[in-house]
Amino acid sequence: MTVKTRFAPSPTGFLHIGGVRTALFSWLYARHHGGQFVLRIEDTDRERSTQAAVDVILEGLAWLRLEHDEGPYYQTQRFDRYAELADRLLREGKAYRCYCTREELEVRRAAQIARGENPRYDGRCRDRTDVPAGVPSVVRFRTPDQGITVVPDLVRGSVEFQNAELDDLIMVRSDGTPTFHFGVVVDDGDMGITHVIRGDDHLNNTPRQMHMIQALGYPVPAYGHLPMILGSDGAKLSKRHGAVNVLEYRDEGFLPDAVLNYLVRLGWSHGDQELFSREEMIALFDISAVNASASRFDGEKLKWLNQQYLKSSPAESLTAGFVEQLQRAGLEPASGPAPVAVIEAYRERATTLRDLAKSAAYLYAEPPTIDEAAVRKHLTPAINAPLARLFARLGELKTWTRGDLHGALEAVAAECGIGFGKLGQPVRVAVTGGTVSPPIDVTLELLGRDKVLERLSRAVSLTGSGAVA
RNA sequence: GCUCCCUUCGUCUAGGGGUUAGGACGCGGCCCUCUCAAGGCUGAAACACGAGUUCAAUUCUCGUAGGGAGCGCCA
Repeated sequence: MTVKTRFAPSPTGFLHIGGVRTALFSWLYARHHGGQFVLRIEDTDRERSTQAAVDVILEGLAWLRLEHDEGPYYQTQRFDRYAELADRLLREGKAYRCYCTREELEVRRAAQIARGENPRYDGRCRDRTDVPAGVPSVVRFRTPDQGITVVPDLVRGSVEFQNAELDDLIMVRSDGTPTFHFGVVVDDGDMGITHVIRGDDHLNNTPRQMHMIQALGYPVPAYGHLPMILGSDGAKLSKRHGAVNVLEYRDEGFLPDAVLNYLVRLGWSHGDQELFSREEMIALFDISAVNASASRFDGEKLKWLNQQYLKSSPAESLTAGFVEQLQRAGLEPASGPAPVAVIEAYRERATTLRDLAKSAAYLYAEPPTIDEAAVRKHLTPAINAPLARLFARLGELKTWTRGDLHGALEAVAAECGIGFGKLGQPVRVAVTGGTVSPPIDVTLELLGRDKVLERLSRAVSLTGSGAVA
């Protein structure tokens, strides 16, 4: 049997980190077993579903390269099929029409809670034979009310439910549209889904869905309910902590593989291994190794992972994202050194592409942003002479490589009787405007002769304008 | 309230009847060093609680507590 999994988001909001993790595990399971991965848009709630949300979900999955083999299917395009099967269940007596109004249901629910019962539909219309005129009806599924249902779960073993605790789910609303529960089972059956991997918020729905699947005559799929991802404060993921659109991670300069690597380690592990390439994830992923407890989202570890990927990815693969970040920062990529060279110099000093662009801004901006405190501390009259000497020496340089530059700096420091660092830091402030940059020779090489000499001469006049005789 | 699920360092996790309870992020220290990083070494840091089973429980069982989910004509 070929494995077939699916990711079935509802387009009522953006794709957040929890949804991505569900998609990732479904995708990994399919890929690991050489199976198929289906994308299905569950848009039966026409009130809340939007095309914009669909677009954002598609864009997010595409960015992460969680590519599907089938779909996207849209439930709103399958309404005829749901109606057909609902009719069949009605004819077979496996479903029935319910004429209870929302108001009546609400009153009974409140009473049940008051009595300490699990609030659920009381089956009032189960055996009703009359058809009240002019009263709208929904279609309910007749769930067995005796015995127990065992959900065999790939993540947490067998979970038992007393059928008496289960009520009769609405399959078709009074306006004729199918509900999520009905759409899910029909689609999973029609699409031949073999493994349903989803969040454990669906665990309680599973026994009732299993009954419907059996009534419909489909084979029951295997289930794997994944633990939730909580916010960093342990509360449910919300817009306040972590449940942001996954595309925001892209916009902040995170790499898709780093995001995936972070998420795959939430609830799953393979010994002590922390870094997994896509290929390794696929080869090693094993749903029986997924643990059952919820985990918290930790942005610090994501940053660390992103830096690991920044350090190890081919620089060429990072240029597009880096250039985009420069542009977002209002900088002109063509006004500075080649992106690849900047990435090589900065990749181990940045956690995101955004940080990288920010740190390298002085290479593209003219004049660079100046850290006044650094200038006061390092560009003092005492450094005037060494800077002037360096300016002269660099002006004579025939070639402009980090080796040449290092030699020039060492020579000037020696001539002035000061340590390399005593010269390096003022030079750094002079050419970058701040106190932090890659090794000074690399920094000078990157900035280029013209800008270095120009900024150095400015520093020479600045330091010479003071108390120097 | 009812049903279901979960519980190892702050966080992500490994482990599993007898271990100095391992790794990673973060945090502290040292080394390296022209700054910042990166890197190396190193330190602090955990089996929720109570019974039971057992020669022996962090590991198995049951409770308790805490957390989560579900209980919609939402998905």
